[in-house]
Amino acid sequence: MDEAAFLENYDPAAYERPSVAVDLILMSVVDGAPAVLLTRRDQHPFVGQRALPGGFVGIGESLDEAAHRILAAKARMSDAYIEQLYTFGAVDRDPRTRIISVAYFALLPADRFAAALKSAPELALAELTVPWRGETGGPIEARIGDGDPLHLAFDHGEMLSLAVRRLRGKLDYSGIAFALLPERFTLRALQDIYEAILDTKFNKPAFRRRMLDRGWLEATGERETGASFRPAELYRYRQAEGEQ
Amino acid sequence: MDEAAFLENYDPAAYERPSVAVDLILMSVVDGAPAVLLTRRDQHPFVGQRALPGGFVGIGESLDEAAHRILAAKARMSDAYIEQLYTFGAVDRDPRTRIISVAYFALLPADRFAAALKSAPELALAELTVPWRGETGGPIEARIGDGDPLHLAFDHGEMLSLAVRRLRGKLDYSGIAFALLPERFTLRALQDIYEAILDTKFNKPAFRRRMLDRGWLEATGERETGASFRPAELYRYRQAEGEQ
DNA sequence: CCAAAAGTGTTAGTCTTACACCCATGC
DNA sequence: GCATGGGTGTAAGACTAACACTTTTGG
Repeated sequence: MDEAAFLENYDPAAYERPSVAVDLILMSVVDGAPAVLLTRRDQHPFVGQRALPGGFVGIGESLDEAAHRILAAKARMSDAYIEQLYTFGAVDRDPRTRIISVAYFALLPADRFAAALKSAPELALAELTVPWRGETGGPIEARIGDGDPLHLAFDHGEMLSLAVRRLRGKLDYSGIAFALLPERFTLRALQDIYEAILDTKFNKPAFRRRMLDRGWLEATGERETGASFRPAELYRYRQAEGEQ
Repeated sequence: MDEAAFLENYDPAAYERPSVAVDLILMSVVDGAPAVLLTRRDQHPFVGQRALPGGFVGIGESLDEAAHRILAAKARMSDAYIEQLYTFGAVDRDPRTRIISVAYFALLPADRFAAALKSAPELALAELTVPWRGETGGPIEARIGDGDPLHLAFDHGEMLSLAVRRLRGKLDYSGIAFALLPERFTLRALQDIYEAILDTKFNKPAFRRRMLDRGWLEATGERETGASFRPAELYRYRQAEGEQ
């Protein structure tokens, strides 16, 4: 019996089906370091361990809709930059039953990150450190405050590592960095984002020119306030048309 | 009721679950053009239209295992470079029932592509053309022989476009191109792959040097045979350690 | 010896980086 | 006016591309 025929004659009720979930990697850059929001598990399995917020996909909603719903429910926020990351489908990734999980990552500016943390007390902020410099680094470490590196529930550590890798990879050619900044920002703030995520230092004039030459930035004419030195110009991200 | 509690108390049997499928984009470069293998649908919906080979994910197999099983069943081959692409989860993407599909792409050298085509007569080879040059191009066109552009079943056209974009994006920084070549190959063959996929021409000496400077290539000492001119050196891909 | 494609050396151009300096603001 | 970080000009360096040329094979 060939596969096409099999597919056609497939009776959905006749076979056991996996559950499908969505897990969110809520990321930001806080105080010069990449950070992620985690929940704590209060049930078996993995009781007490930290985990990514997540939930099941309803039969009547798309994956993207599920991700947005969970974002609203968990972090009390609508509209964030959100992007599908990868689908994790190992048979034993959840000890209870077969659950396939589609990981999404969401990027937030630090102020909205802080607001989410306030309105959702079950969430905790973990700082990320990337031990091995260079693109192809191994697993990253997440810690809350000055604590030890966390061991996340399920395969969530893997999800987190992949999210950081993807963020690093896309940072320089996509407009992804601007999702981590407020609507108006200084070039120094943009550079801080780059330096925090890639864990390198950039030359200021070179960075400045590289960014301006891309044509993605629009000067607002406004200036930063409250500094005891020369106030920096505020820029706005002008969405490039061919943005993926 | 909060989401964590919801997740814990979730009874898998209590809710309707979607089916999960895997679809394969089997790609190669044939006669200087990117190509893909397609099946023809012989049942509703989309009868007679071309579609990507695919199948359902069994309850006891991982997504990757399902992809390899389908690869073996459809294209009669084991071991190919295979990589998860994206998961498509629109509610109405399949008119019959809710099916979430995880798209994988597999890359094959032209000779094994031809072999698959012979041993699996239900497959057809479609050449791909990318109308809009430049990374962020729109939908790509697939055609069989000299025919009109095909309209693929379901959202398979979208999958195909995404696969081509990913292939283009990863070509130059990952070892992905070598999956499209036999184990030993000439630098000219490698350049042909690049030119076919990116739809550009490269300067021969510059390309040559750029590739050799990466350290991914290992000269075998052997030479091409059968040419009526100076035979080219055969190289082998030396897997970089930090390859993702 | 000729045609054809492999392979190499050198030069020119472009893009990125580094450094030095000037500018504007609060105290 | 001084400290501090924003912003600009110029020179040096690295990387990439283009061209001309040499080499090696079969006929």
